[in-house]
Amino acid sequence: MNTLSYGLLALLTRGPRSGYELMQHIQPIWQAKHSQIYPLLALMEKRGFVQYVPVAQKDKPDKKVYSLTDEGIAALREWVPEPTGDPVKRDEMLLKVYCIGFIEPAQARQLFEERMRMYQCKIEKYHRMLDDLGSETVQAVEAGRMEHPGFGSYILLKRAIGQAESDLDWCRWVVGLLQLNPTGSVGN
Amino acid sequence: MNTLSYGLLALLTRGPRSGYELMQHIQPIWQAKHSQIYPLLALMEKRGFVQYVPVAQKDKPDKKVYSLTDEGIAALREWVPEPTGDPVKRDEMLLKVYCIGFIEPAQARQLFEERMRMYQCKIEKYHRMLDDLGSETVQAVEAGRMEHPGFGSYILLKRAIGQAESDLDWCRWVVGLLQLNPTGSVGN
DNA sequence: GATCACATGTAATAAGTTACATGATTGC
DNA sequence: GCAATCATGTAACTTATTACATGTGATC
Repeated sequence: MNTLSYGLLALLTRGPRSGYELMQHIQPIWQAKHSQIYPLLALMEKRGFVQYVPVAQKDKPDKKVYSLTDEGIAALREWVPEPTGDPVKRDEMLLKVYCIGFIEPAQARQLFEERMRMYQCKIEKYHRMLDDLGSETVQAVEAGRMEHPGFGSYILLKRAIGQAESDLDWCRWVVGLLQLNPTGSVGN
Repeated sequence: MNTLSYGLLALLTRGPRSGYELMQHIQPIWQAKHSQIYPLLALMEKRGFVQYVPVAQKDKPDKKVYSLTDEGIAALREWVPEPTGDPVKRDEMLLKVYCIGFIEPAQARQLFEERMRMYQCKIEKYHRMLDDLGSETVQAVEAGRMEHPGFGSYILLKRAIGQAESDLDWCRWVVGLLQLNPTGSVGN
Protein backbone atom coordinates (compact mmCIF):
# COMPACT_ATOMS: atom_id res chain seq x y z
CA MET A 1 0.00 0.00 0.00
CA ASN A 2 1.74 3.09 -1.27
CA THR A 3 0.46 6.67 -1.39
CA LEU A 4 -1.22 6.23 -4.76
CA SER A 5 -3.18 3.26 -3.39
CA TYR A 6 -4.53 5.39 -0.55
CA GLY A 7 -5.29 8.09 -3.07
CA LEU A 8 -7.46 5.66 -5.02
CA LEU A 9 -9.30 4.73 -1.83
CA ALA A 10 -9.78 8.45 -1.19
CA LEU A 11 -11.35 8.93 -4.62
CA LEU A 12 -13.69 6.02 -4.01
CA THR A 13 -15.22 7.82 -1.01
CA ARG A 14 -17.30 9.72 -3.60
CA GLY A 15 -18.90 6.51 -4.81
CA PRO A 16 -18.15 3.59 -7.16
CA ARG A 17 -15.78 4.32 -10.03
CA SER A 18 -14.15 2.32 -12.79
CA GLY A 19 -10.37 2.13 -13.02
CA TYR A 20 -10.54 4.36 -16.06
CA GLU A 21 -12.55 7.01 -14.22
CA LEU A 22 -10.20 6.86 -11.22
CA MET A 23 -7.27 7.36 -13.58
CA GLN A 24 -8.89 10.48 -15.01
CA HIS A 25 -10.05 12.01 -11.75
CA ILE A 26 -6.79 11.60 -9.87
CA GLN A 27 -4.73 13.47 -12.49
CA PRO A 28 -5.06 17.01 -11.08
CA ILE A 29 -3.96 15.81 -7.63
CA TRP A 30 -1.56 12.98 -8.37
CA GLN A 31 -0.22 12.17 -11.83
CA ALA A 32 -0.47 8.47 -12.62
CA LYS A 33 -0.94 6.38 -15.76
CA HIS A 34 -3.45 3.58 -16.15
CA SER A 35 -0.58 1.08 -16.20
CA GLN A 36 0.15 1.97 -12.60
CA ILE A 37 -3.45 2.12 -11.42
CA TYR A 38 -4.89 -1.14 -12.77
CA PRO A 39 -2.36 -3.40 -10.99
CA LEU A 40 -2.86 -1.50 -7.72
CA LEU A 41 -6.64 -1.92 -7.95
CA ALA A 42 -6.19 -5.65 -8.59
CA LEU A 43 -3.90 -5.88 -5.56
CA MET A 44 -6.26 -3.95 -3.31
CA GLU A 45 -9.15 -6.12 -4.46
CA LYS A 46 -7.16 -9.23 -3.55
CA ARG A 47 -6.46 -7.73 -0.12
CA GLY A 48 -10.10 -6.82 0.43
CA PHE A 49 -9.85 -3.01 0.47
CA VAL A 50 -11.99 -2.65 -2.63
CA GLN A 51 -14.48 -4.80 -4.52
CA TYR A 52 -15.74 -4.60 -8.07
CA VAL A 53 -18.70 -5.55 -10.21
CA PRO A 54 -18.18 -6.18 -13.91
CA VAL A 55 -20.49 -3.94 -15.91
CA ALA A 56 -21.24 -4.85 -19.50
CA GLN A 57 -21.82 -1.93 -21.84
CA LYS A 58 -23.17 -1.88 -25.34
CA ASP A 59 -21.36 0.60 -27.63
CA LYS A 60 -18.46 0.76 -25.10
CA PRO A 61 -16.09 -1.88 -23.72
CA ASP A 62 -17.03 -3.67 -20.51
CA LYS A 63 -15.72 -2.17 -17.29
CA LYS A 64 -15.09 -3.01 -13.65
CA VAL A 65 -16.78 -0.68 -11.22
CA TYR A 66 -14.85 -0.55 -7.95
CA SER A 67 -16.16 0.45 -4.56
CA LEU A 68 -14.77 0.69 -1.01
CA THR A 69 -15.17 -2.19 1.42
CA ASP A 70 -15.36 -1.67 5.19
CA GLU A 71 -11.72 -2.73 5.37
CA GLY A 72 -10.91 -0.13 2.72
CA ILE A 73 -12.61 2.60 4.76
CA ALA A 74 -10.75 1.43 7.87
CA ALA A 75 -7.42 1.52 5.99
CA LEU A 76 -8.22 5.03 4.78
CA ARG A 77 -9.00 6.25 8.29
CA GLU A 78 -5.75 4.76 9.60
CA TRP A 79 -3.74 6.47 6.85
CA VAL A 80 -5.01 10.01 7.43
CA PRO A 81 -3.45 10.70 10.86
CA GLU A 82 -0.11 9.18 9.81
CA PRO A 83 2.72 11.64 9.08
CA THR A 84 2.12 13.29 5.72
CA GLY A 85 4.89 13.24 3.14
CA ASP A 86 6.34 16.50 1.85
CA PRO A 87 5.02 17.68 -1.51
CA VAL A 88 7.14 16.69 -4.51
CA LYS A 89 7.37 19.21 -7.34
CA ARG A 90 9.41 18.73 -10.48
CA ASP A 91 9.12 21.35 -13.19
CA GLU A 92 11.56 21.27 -16.08
CA MET A 93 10.73 24.87 -16.91
CA LEU A 94 12.16 26.11 -13.61
CA LEU A 95 15.49 24.49 -14.42
CA LYS A 96 15.50 26.38 -17.70
CA VAL A 97 14.62 29.58 -15.87
CA TYR A 98 17.57 29.05 -13.54
CA CYS A 99 19.97 29.37 -16.47
CA ILE A 100 17.95 32.08 -18.23
CA GLY A 101 21.15 34.12 -18.60
CA PHE A 102 22.35 31.53 -21.12
CA ILE A 103 19.14 31.70 -23.13
CA GLU A 104 18.31 33.84 -26.15
CA PRO A 105 15.78 36.47 -24.97
CA ALA A 106 13.29 35.36 -27.64
CA GLN A 107 13.41 31.81 -26.31
CA ALA A 108 12.92 33.07 -22.78
CA ARG A 109 9.80 34.99 -23.77
CA GLN A 110 8.49 31.92 -25.60
CA LEU A 111 9.04 29.80 -22.49
CA PHE A 112 6.94 32.15 -20.36
CA GLU A 113 4.25 32.77 -22.93
CA GLU A 114 3.75 29.05 -23.38
CA ARG A 115 3.33 28.69 -19.65
CA MET A 116 0.88 31.55 -19.50
CA ARG A 117 -1.31 29.82 -22.07
CA MET A 118 -1.10 26.60 -20.06
CA TYR A 119 -2.17 28.31 -16.83
CA GLN A 120 -5.01 30.15 -18.53
CA CYS A 121 -6.36 26.86 -19.87
CA LYS A 122 -6.05 25.27 -16.45
CA ILE A 123 -7.78 28.14 -14.70
CA GLU A 124 -10.70 28.01 -17.13
CA LYS A 125 -10.98 24.25 -16.68
CA TYR A 126 -10.96 24.56 -12.89
CA HIS A 127 -13.65 27.25 -13.01
CA ARG A 128 -15.85 24.98 -15.13
CA MET A 129 -15.30 22.21 -12.56
CA LEU A 130 -16.26 24.62 -9.76
CA ASP A 131 -19.47 25.50 -11.60
CA ASP A 132 -20.25 21.80 -12.00
CA LEU A 133 -20.20 21.35 -8.22
CA GLY A 134 -23.35 23.46 -7.92
CA SER A 135 -24.61 26.09 -5.50
CA GLU A 136 -25.68 23.53 -2.92
CA THR A 137 -22.06 22.50 -2.44
CA VAL A 138 -20.92 26.14 -2.31
CA GLN A 139 -23.37 26.81 0.51
CA ALA A 140 -22.21 23.74 2.44
CA VAL A 141 -18.57 24.79 2.07
CA GLU A 142 -19.28 28.38 3.14
CA ALA A 143 -20.99 26.99 6.23
CA GLY A 144 -17.88 24.91 7.00
CA ARG A 145 -19.72 21.60 6.72
CA MET A 146 -16.71 19.48 5.87
CA GLU A 147 -18.69 16.25 6.02
CA HIS A 148 -20.55 17.36 2.89
CA PRO A 149 -19.57 15.41 -0.22
CA GLY A 150 -17.99 18.04 -2.42
CA PHE A 151 -16.33 19.96 0.41
CA GLY A 152 -12.96 18.37 -0.39
CA SER A 153 -13.37 18.82 -4.14
CA TYR A 154 -14.36 22.45 -3.72
CA ILE A 155 -11.46 23.48 -1.51
CA LEU A 156 -9.01 21.57 -3.72
CA LEU A 157 -10.27 23.41 -6.78
CA LYS A 158 -9.95 26.72 -4.94
CA ARG A 159 -6.36 25.85 -4.13
CA ALA A 160 -5.55 24.80 -7.70
CA ILE A 161 -6.97 28.07 -9.01
CA GLY A 162 -4.99 30.09 -6.47
CA GLN A 163 -1.76 28.34 -7.38
CA ALA A 164 -2.33 28.72 -11.12
CA GLU A 165 -3.19 32.41 -10.76
CA SER A 166 -0.14 33.05 -8.61
CA ASP A 167 2.04 31.39 -11.24
CA LEU A 168 0.33 33.27 -14.05
CA ASP A 169 0.96 36.58 -12.27
CA TRP A 170 4.58 35.61 -11.89
CA CYS A 171 4.87 34.84 -15.63
CA ARG A 172 3.32 38.21 -16.48
CA TRP A 173 5.73 39.97 -14.11
CA VAL A 174 8.75 38.26 -15.69
CA VAL A 175 7.56 38.97 -19.25
CA GLY A 176 7.19 42.61 -18.20
CA LEU A 177 10.78 42.61 -16.93
CA LEU A 178 12.05 41.03 -20.13
CA GLN A 179 10.39 43.72 -22.23
CA LEU A 180 12.33 46.44 -20.40
CA ASN A 181 15.40 45.24 -22.23
CA PRO A 182 14.33 44.18 -25.71
CA THR A 183 17.67 42.58 -26.59
CA GLY A 184 15.82 39.95 -28.58
CA SER A 185 14.63 42.40 -31.23
CA VAL A 186 18.15 43.78 -31.75
CA GLY A 187 19.83 40.39 -32.06
CA ASN A 188 22.76 39.19 -29.99
CA MET B 1 20.88 12.66 -20.47
CA ASN B 2 17.63 13.05 -18.55
CA THR B 3 16.06 16.21 -17.14
CA LEU B 4 17.98 16.03 -13.87
CA SER B 5 21.26 15.90 -15.82
CA TYR B 6 20.38 19.11 -17.64
CA GLY B 7 19.35 20.60 -14.32
CA LEU B 8 22.81 19.92 -12.94
CA LEU B 9 24.36 21.59 -15.99
CA ALA B 10 22.03 24.54 -15.38
CA LEU B 11 23.24 24.87 -11.78
CA LEU B 12 26.85 24.79 -12.94
CA THR B 13 26.29 27.97 -15.00
CA ARG B 14 26.77 29.83 -11.70
CA GLY B 15 30.30 28.49 -11.34
CA PRO B 16 32.11 25.34 -10.14
CA ARG B 17 30.28 23.27 -7.54
CA SER B 18 30.86 19.96 -5.78
CA GLY B 19 28.35 17.14 -6.13
CA TYR B 20 27.30 17.75 -2.56
CA GLU B 21 26.63 21.43 -3.19
CA LEU B 22 24.70 20.66 -6.38
CA MET B 23 22.58 18.21 -4.41
CA GLN B 24 21.75 20.90 -1.88
CA HIS B 25 21.09 23.71 -4.31
CA ILE B 26 18.85 21.77 -6.67
CA GLN B 27 16.42 20.73 -3.89
CA PRO B 28 14.02 23.70 -4.06
CA ILE B 29 13.62 23.23 -7.83
CA TRP B 30 13.99 19.50 -8.34
CA GLN B 31 14.05 16.96 -5.51
CA ALA B 32 16.89 14.48 -5.88
CA LYS B 33 19.06 12.49 -3.50
CA HIS B 34 22.84 12.27 -3.68
CA SER B 35 22.57 8.64 -4.80
CA GLN B 36 20.98 9.86 -8.01
CA ILE B 37 23.26 12.83 -8.57
CA TYR B 38 26.73 11.30 -8.12
CA PRO B 39 26.28 8.63 -10.84
CA LEU B 40 24.90 11.23 -13.27
CA LEU B 41 27.88 13.52 -12.66
CA ALA B 42 30.25 10.60 -13.27
CA LEU B 43 28.42 9.80 -16.52
CA MET B 44 28.45 13.41 -17.71
CA GLU B 45 32.15 13.66 -16.89
CA LYS B 46 32.82 10.54 -19.00
CA ARG B 47 30.82 12.09 -21.85
CA GLY B 48 32.70 15.38 -21.59
CA PHE B 49 29.85 17.69 -20.48
CA VAL B 50 31.51 18.44 -17.16
CA GLN B 51 35.01 18.19 -15.71
CA TYR B 52 36.21 18.09 -12.13
CA VAL B 53 39.24 18.87 -10.02
CA PRO B 54 39.76 16.93 -6.80
CA VAL B 55 40.08 19.34 -3.90
CA ALA B 56 41.71 18.14 -0.70
CA GLN B 57 40.37 19.69 2.49
CA LYS B 58 41.72 19.58 6.00
CA ASP B 59 38.99 19.20 8.67
CA LYS B 60 36.54 18.08 5.93
CA PRO B 61 36.53 15.16 3.48
CA ASP B 62 38.05 15.66 0.04
CA LYS B 63 35.66 16.73 -2.69
CA LYS B 64 35.34 16.88 -6.47
CA VAL B 65 34.61 20.34 -7.82
CA TYR B 66 32.74 20.11 -11.12
CA SER B 67 32.53 22.74 -13.83
CA LEU B 68 30.94 23.02 -17.27
CA THR B 69 32.92 22.20 -20.40
CA ASP B 70 32.21 23.87 -23.77
CA GLU B 71 30.36 20.71 -24.75
CA GLY B 72 28.30 21.00 -21.56
CA ILE B 73 27.33 24.57 -22.41
CA ALA B 74 26.45 23.51 -25.95
CA ALA B 75 24.27 20.67 -24.61
CA LEU B 76 22.55 23.10 -22.26
CA ARG B 77 21.80 25.55 -25.08
CA GLU B 78 20.37 22.73 -27.22
CA TRP B 79 18.12 21.58 -24.38
CA VAL B 80 16.49 24.94 -23.66
CA PRO B 81 14.44 25.37 -26.88
CA GLU B 82 13.28 21.74 -26.80
CA PRO B 83 9.66 21.14 -25.73
CA THR B 84 9.37 21.58 -21.98
CA GLY B 85 7.76 18.82 -19.92
CA ASP B 86 4.64 19.54 -17.89
CA PRO B 87 5.18 20.17 -14.19
CA VAL B 88 4.75 17.14 -11.94
CA LYS B 89 3.23 17.73 -8.52
CA ARG B 90 2.51 15.02 -5.99
CA ASP B 91 1.27 16.06 -2.58
CA GLU B 92 -0.02 13.40 -0.21
CA MET B 93 -1.81 16.06 1.81
CA LEU B 94 -4.13 16.89 -1.09
CA LEU B 95 -5.26 13.27 -1.27
CA LYS B 96 -6.12 13.47 2.42
CA VAL B 97 -7.96 16.73 1.81
CA TYR B 98 -9.99 15.05 -0.93
CA CYS B 99 -11.53 12.69 1.62
CA ILE B 100 -11.74 15.29 4.38
CA GLY B 101 -15.37 14.26 4.95
CA PHE B 102 -14.07 10.97 6.36
CA ILE B 103 -11.63 12.69 8.72
CA GLU B 104 -12.12 13.71 12.33
CA PRO B 105 -12.35 17.52 12.39
CA ALA B 106 -9.46 17.72 14.87
CA GLN B 107 -7.26 15.76 12.48
CA ALA B 108 -8.26 18.01 9.62
CA ARG B 109 -7.26 21.11 11.57
CA GLN B 110 -3.95 19.47 12.48
CA LEU B 111 -3.28 18.69 8.82
CA PHE B 112 -3.72 22.32 7.84
CA GLU B 113 -1.90 23.80 10.80
CA GLU B 114 1.10 21.58 10.12
CA ARG B 115 1.15 22.82 6.55
CA MET B 116 0.88 26.42 7.63
CA ARG B 117 3.97 26.00 9.79
CA MET B 118 5.79 24.39 6.86
CA TYR B 119 4.94 27.26 4.51
CA GLN B 120 5.88 29.90 7.06
CA CYS B 121 9.30 28.28 7.47
CA LYS B 122 9.75 28.10 3.71
CA ILE B 123 8.74 31.72 3.19
CA GLU B 124 11.21 32.89 5.82
CA LYS B 125 13.97 30.80 4.26
CA TYR B 126 13.23 32.17 0.78
CA HIS B 127 13.28 35.74 2.10
CA ARG B 128 16.69 35.13 3.66
CA MET B 129 17.89 33.77 0.32
CA LEU B 130 16.54 36.87 -1.44
CA ASP B 131 18.43 39.11 0.99
CA ASP B 132 21.61 37.11 0.32
CA LEU B 133 21.40 37.95 -3.38
CA GLY B 134 22.13 41.63 -2.59
CA SER B 135 20.85 44.95 -3.88
CA GLU B 136 23.06 44.85 -6.97
CA THR B 137 21.15 41.81 -8.22
CA VAL B 138 17.80 43.41 -7.35
CA GLN B 139 18.69 46.44 -9.48
CA ALA B 140 19.75 44.25 -12.40
CA VAL B 141 16.49 42.29 -12.18
CA GLU B 142 14.36 45.42 -11.97
CA ALA B 143 16.14 46.68 -15.09
CA GLY B 144 15.28 43.41 -16.86
CA ARG B 145 18.92 42.45 -17.40
CA MET B 146 18.36 38.73 -17.68
CA GLU B 147 21.99 38.07 -18.54
CA HIS B 148 22.95 39.10 -15.01
CA PRO B 149 24.01 36.16 -12.83
CA GLY B 150 21.35 36.07 -10.15
CA PHE B 151 18.47 37.06 -12.44
CA GLY B 152 17.30 33.44 -12.64
CA SER B 153 17.77 32.85 -8.92
CA TYR B 154 15.89 36.03 -8.04
CA ILE B 155 12.83 35.36 -10.18
CA LEU B 156 12.72 31.72 -9.04
CA LEU B 157 12.74 32.85 -5.41
CA LYS B 158 9.96 35.33 -6.14
CA ARG B 159 7.93 32.52 -7.66
CA ALA B 160 8.55 30.17 -4.74
CA ILE B 161 7.45 32.88 -2.29
CA GLY B 162 4.31 33.60 -4.32
CA GLN B 163 3.37 29.94 -4.43
CA ALA B 164 3.99 29.41 -0.72
CA GLU B 165 2.00 32.52 0.22
CA SER B 166 -0.88 31.48 -2.01
CA ASP B 167 -0.94 28.07 -0.34
CA LEU B 168 -0.65 29.61 3.12
CA ASP B 169 -3.63 31.87 2.41
CA TRP B 170 -5.57 28.84 1.25
CA CYS B 171 -4.75 26.98 4.49
CA ARG B 172 -5.88 29.97 6.55
CA TRP B 173 -9.11 30.17 4.56
CA VAL B 174 -9.85 26.48 5.12
CA VAL B 175 -9.02 26.66 8.85
CA GLY B 176 -11.44 29.59 9.04
CA LEU B 177 -14.14 27.49 7.39
CA LEU B 178 -13.51 24.57 9.74
CA GLN B 179 -13.94 26.83 12.78
CA LEU B 180 -17.44 27.80 11.65
CA ASN B 181 -18.53 24.32 12.59
CA PRO B 182 -16.55 23.27 15.68
CA THR B 183 -17.70 19.64 15.57
CA GLY B 184 -14.26 18.62 16.83
CA SER B 185 -14.78 20.13 20.27
CA VAL B 186 -18.11 18.36 20.73
CA GLY B 187 -16.85 14.93 19.74
CA ASN B 188 -18.37 12.72 17.09
C1' DG C 1 29.08 8.77 23.62
C1' DA C 2 25.69 10.41 20.16
C1' DT C 3 24.28 12.99 16.56
C1' DC C 4 25.02 16.24 12.89
C1' DA C 5 27.34 18.31 8.71
C1' DC C 6 30.53 17.30 5.23
C1' DA C 7 31.64 14.24 1.28
C1' DT C 8 31.34 10.36 -2.04
C1' DG C 9 29.89 6.25 -3.67
C1' DT C 10 27.04 1.53 -4.65
C1' DA C 11 23.07 -1.84 -4.18
C1' DA C 12 18.45 -2.95 -3.65
C1' DT C 13 13.91 -1.67 -4.01
C1' DA C 14 9.92 1.11 -5.17
C1' DA C 15 7.57 4.16 -8.14
C1' DG C 16 6.49 5.96 -12.50
C1' DT C 17 6.60 6.15 -17.81
C1' DT C 18 6.55 4.27 -22.34
C1' DA C 19 5.52 0.78 -25.24
C1' DC C 20 2.99 -3.34 -26.51
C1' DA C 21 -1.55 -5.56 -26.91
C1' DT C 22 -6.63 -5.84 -27.93
C1' DG C 23 -11.05 -4.18 -29.52
C1' DA C 24 -15.52 -1.50 -30.15
C1' DT C 25 -17.58 2.95 -31.60
C1' DT C 26 -17.74 7.76 -33.09
C1' DG C 27 -16.29 11.72 -35.63
C1' DC C 28 -13.32 13.88 -39.35
C1' DG D 1 -8.82 5.31 -43.74
C1' DC D 2 -7.20 7.77 -39.27
C1' DA D 3 -7.41 9.45 -34.94
C1' DA D 4 -9.86 9.79 -30.59
C1' DT D 5 -12.49 8.10 -26.56
C1' DC D 6 -13.59 4.26 -23.82
C1' DA D 7 -11.69 0.23 -21.33
C1' DT D 8 -8.37 -3.08 -19.39
C1' DG D 9 -4.19 -5.27 -18.93
C1' DT D 10 1.16 -6.61 -19.19
C1' DA D 11 6.22 -5.92 -20.25
C1' DA D 12 10.18 -3.24 -20.50
C1' DC D 13 12.39 0.51 -19.11
C1' DT D 14 13.61 4.80 -16.61
C1' DT D 15 13.60 7.41 -12.58
C1' DA D 16 13.66 8.04 -7.71
C1' DT D 17 14.06 6.44 -2.82
C1' DT D 18 16.02 3.83 0.86
C1' DA D 19 19.52 1.35 2.62
C1' DC D 20 24.32 0.05 2.94
C1' DA D 21 29.16 1.65 3.27
C1' DT D 22 33.05 4.66 4.92
C1' DG D 23 35.43 8.41 7.32
C1' DT D 24 36.52 13.07 9.72
C1' DG D 25 35.63 16.92 12.68
C1' DA D 26 32.40 19.67 15.34
C1' DT D 27 28.83 20.26 18.59
C1' DC D 28 25.84 18.70 22.40
